[in-house]
Amino acid sequence: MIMPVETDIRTKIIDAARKLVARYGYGKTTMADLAEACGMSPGNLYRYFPGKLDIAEQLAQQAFDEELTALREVVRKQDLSATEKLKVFFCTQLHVTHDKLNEDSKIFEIAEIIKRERPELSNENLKRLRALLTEILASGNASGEFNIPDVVSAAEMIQCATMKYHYPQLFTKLPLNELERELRGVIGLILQGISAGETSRTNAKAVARG
Amino acid sequence: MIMPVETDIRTKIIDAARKLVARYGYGKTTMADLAEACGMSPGNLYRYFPGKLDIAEQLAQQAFDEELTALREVVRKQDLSATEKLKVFFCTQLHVTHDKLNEDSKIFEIAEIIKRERPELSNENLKRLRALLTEILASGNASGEFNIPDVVSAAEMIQCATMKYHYPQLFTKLPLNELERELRGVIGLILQGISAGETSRTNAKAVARG
DNA sequence: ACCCTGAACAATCAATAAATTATTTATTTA
DNA sequence: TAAATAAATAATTTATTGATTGTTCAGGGT
Repeated sequence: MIMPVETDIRTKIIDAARKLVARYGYGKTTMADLAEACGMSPGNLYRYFPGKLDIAEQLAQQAFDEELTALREVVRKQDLSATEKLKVFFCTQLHVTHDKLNEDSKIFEIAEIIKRERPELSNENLKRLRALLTEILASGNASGEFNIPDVVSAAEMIQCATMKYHYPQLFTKLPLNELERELRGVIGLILQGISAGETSRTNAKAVARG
Repeated sequence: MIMPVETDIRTKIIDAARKLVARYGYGKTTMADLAEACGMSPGNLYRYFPGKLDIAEQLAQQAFDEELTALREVVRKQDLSATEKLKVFFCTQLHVTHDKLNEDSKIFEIAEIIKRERPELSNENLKRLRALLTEILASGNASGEFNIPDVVSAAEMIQCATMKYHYPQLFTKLPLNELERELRGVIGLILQGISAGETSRTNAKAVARG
């Protein structure tokens, strides 16, 4: 079977799929619908993608890439301290996710399916986010803001601690501002620690003020 | 309608329900089954409970009370520092939950239903756990281990950060030891903070060692 | 009066049949 | 021969039906 890695027909299919999915949802868009939108027969789609799930995977990956790009911008910002970067990083993530949930909630149907059917991909993406997080931590070490012996492990733990704000299924009930309040609190907690001492006392006061 | 708050018939029903649910699951035990096990007619159950869901609620509450008792013991332990209490508190919680998941996974069917149908109860129980957590933090403040301006808000945030280890649906895929590794890391992170400074640097090293 | 039963009702669930849809293959077209 | 189609197949989904179950209630026994 011939399966070109990248071709304008493939992107045409993906673009059509995005529109259809946005309107009707993944479950309701059939391969026949998609083929018709592309001006071809259903069977011909299989010359460009192994199956429907692989089309969904492309859509999910593109959506995630957008998120990743937004977060990379935060990490690269020159005029932010590492502390500020960390806050902005997670708040951006929350907002991007939340916006996508409202604007086209259909993409989450896909996200859930991919998380279930292609878990490796989700884990891969989590790893990429963690890499950005690690960058922030390392830059904080370099600037003297942080003193983290193992930034890789620290990044993993921060990701665990903020997992609640990364999976929409977990927070659908709470309003965005409440979520953000919690998230800021958690980040604050991480930034300050709770152990007694000169530095953490200072940060603790800052967090207590809001 | 007569509805005695507490009577041995009620407890007899609950006990029978626990056995039936443990064996067949909540969905598969019918009110008829339960009535037969109690030597009465199905209709008569409604003299003691408003409905099936209220029986489930009792079972859930009893299971939760057991967890709460175990955790209260941790909090009351005299020979533990607040730092140690905090670690033991969450590890105990994880283990109790995980054990219950293996030993009679049927109780989680009930937990999920109650979380969906009676969310107030779940929130009430979260609040009770948080109260214990607040006790630990306050005792740490008193002993000089911690320096937390607002223990109530800190407890809320710690609860948020460890939410991943409280909902079995989220961690069913990971093995217990991996979960515990993550949880210990998160607690360590919270205990140390990542900001530079004398105290947090010390704790950071401790965490890095394991 | 109180406690309970058993039949009746309405809602829910499970099984099955029907229809739809993803995928494959044989065939056609250019 | 490359590229597409259209028909065939296999898998999934959706509707429909029948059975089960939660709940109520009019009465019967104590």
